[in-house]
Amino acid sequence: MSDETARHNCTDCPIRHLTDWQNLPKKLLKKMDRYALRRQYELGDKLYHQGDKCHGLFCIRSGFVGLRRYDVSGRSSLIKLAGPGDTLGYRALLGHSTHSNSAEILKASEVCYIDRAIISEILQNHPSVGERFLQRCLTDLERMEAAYLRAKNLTTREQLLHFLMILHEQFGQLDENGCHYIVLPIARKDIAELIGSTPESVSRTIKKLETEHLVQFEGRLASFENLGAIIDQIGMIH
Amino acid sequence: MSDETARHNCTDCPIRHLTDWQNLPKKLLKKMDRYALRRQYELGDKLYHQGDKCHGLFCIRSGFVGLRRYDVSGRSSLIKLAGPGDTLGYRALLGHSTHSNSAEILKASEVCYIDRAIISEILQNHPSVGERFLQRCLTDLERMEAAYLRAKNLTTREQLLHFLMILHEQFGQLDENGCHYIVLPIARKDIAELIGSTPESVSRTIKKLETEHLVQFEGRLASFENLGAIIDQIGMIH
DNA sequence: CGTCTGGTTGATCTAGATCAACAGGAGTGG
DNA sequence: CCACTCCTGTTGATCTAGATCAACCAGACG
Repeated sequence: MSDETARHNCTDCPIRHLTDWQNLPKKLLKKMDRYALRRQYELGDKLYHQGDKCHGLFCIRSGFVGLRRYDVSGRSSLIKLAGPGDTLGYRALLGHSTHSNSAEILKASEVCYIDRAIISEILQNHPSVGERFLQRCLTDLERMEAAYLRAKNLTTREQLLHFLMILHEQFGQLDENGCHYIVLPIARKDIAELIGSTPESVSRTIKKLETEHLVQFEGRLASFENLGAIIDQIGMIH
Repeated sequence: MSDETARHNCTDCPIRHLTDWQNLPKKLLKKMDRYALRRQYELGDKLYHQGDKCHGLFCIRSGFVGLRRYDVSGRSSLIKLAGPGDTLGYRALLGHSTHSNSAEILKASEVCYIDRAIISEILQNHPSVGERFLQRCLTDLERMEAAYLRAKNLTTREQLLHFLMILHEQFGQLDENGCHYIVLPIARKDIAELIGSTPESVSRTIKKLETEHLVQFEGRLASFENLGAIIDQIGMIH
């Protein structure tokens, strides 16, 4: 974790439109500006640990963070991948509980920290923010259920393709030849943990996808031209 | 579904202390009394279907209801088992969305229905009820994540034992010989769907547990004396 | 008495976990 | 610049939990 912690100007944040604060009135934004702290994190850093008390919220400006959860026997799973615009820690904050999972940096990231005191104040004076978090919680639950179903019903192959499609929707690019491509933001082993598999199986599945000319991989670059063929293979559920 | 629909008196409901309405002031309870409708449902009945618009909440007075979810290819999974005191449908209601899963009666049940209009009114005048549902949503999310982890990491055997322990905590009884017992509220195939397995595998696993003298089964009666031995086998995570 | 549903058993098959080895960078330090 | 280690990813060989398919049994119910 680098030492440079800087004030962050939320009002002019270029990705504010992606965040939970997009509709916050100017007045409150100004207030946040006085407290938000930005910091650069490197791969492997933790924003917080499972079991920690919650001191505030983290808002991801760039990079990727994984929510990882350990069970009693020490096995861990990536529960969720969070990217630019996502706010982390709201559950422990609103639920007055400790963090139920760890937030680990999967790719160098810029993250802003907002202390719980200021959040509480905002929540009091501006109930629509609370409403917003309620909606967040409802959709997170919805998504979690979907992920649960996928884990139970889909093959590794389908899970991997689904993961690629999710990335594609968010970050898909088109190159000059009309070929879709994605730069995978995380390592193979993290992909494996995310889709509930192992690095070995992911590797093999990737190979198979290549021999079938469905997707090409080159390190962290994944490319494909026939989007439809992929969609066909997975019952595209979100 | 039986035809007799009756008014329900929430104020004097014997299980109100288990519900989300336990702390509701008298005044609001009186109001609910005028609208709550009680009805008897039989095995296989549906309270609502996945995709339905949400017209109100359902409060389970007795019996068991399963939240079942179908994916695009028609496979279904039991997402959650709901029992006396549980309120169903709050997610679609608060999220202004359609029901994301079906509520199916797994065991003859008495269920009360409260129209969304009256709920909305209560939510407006009594923000603590909204807060209560937010907390419900947070714990549901928490539980769902735990279930996701279990689905990925535990064997069928461990899942089954875990399921028994959950039932034990809620409904466990002790007979005259100091033997714990539970009456399984649902059918084998529903257990299978709940723990992400098949009826055949559940059956075999049950058999194995019996030969190891860990748990005895007789139809829907499960009994065991050595609780500790069971706890030992599963890293008891909730 | 047939029919149906829920549960149990048996035989088989396969996806994917596990264990083990190895290859290519990327640093690091002499 | 080479030697060393560390780390990620790939491949190979093996093994097993559990799904699947099929038959069958017992009780319920018309």
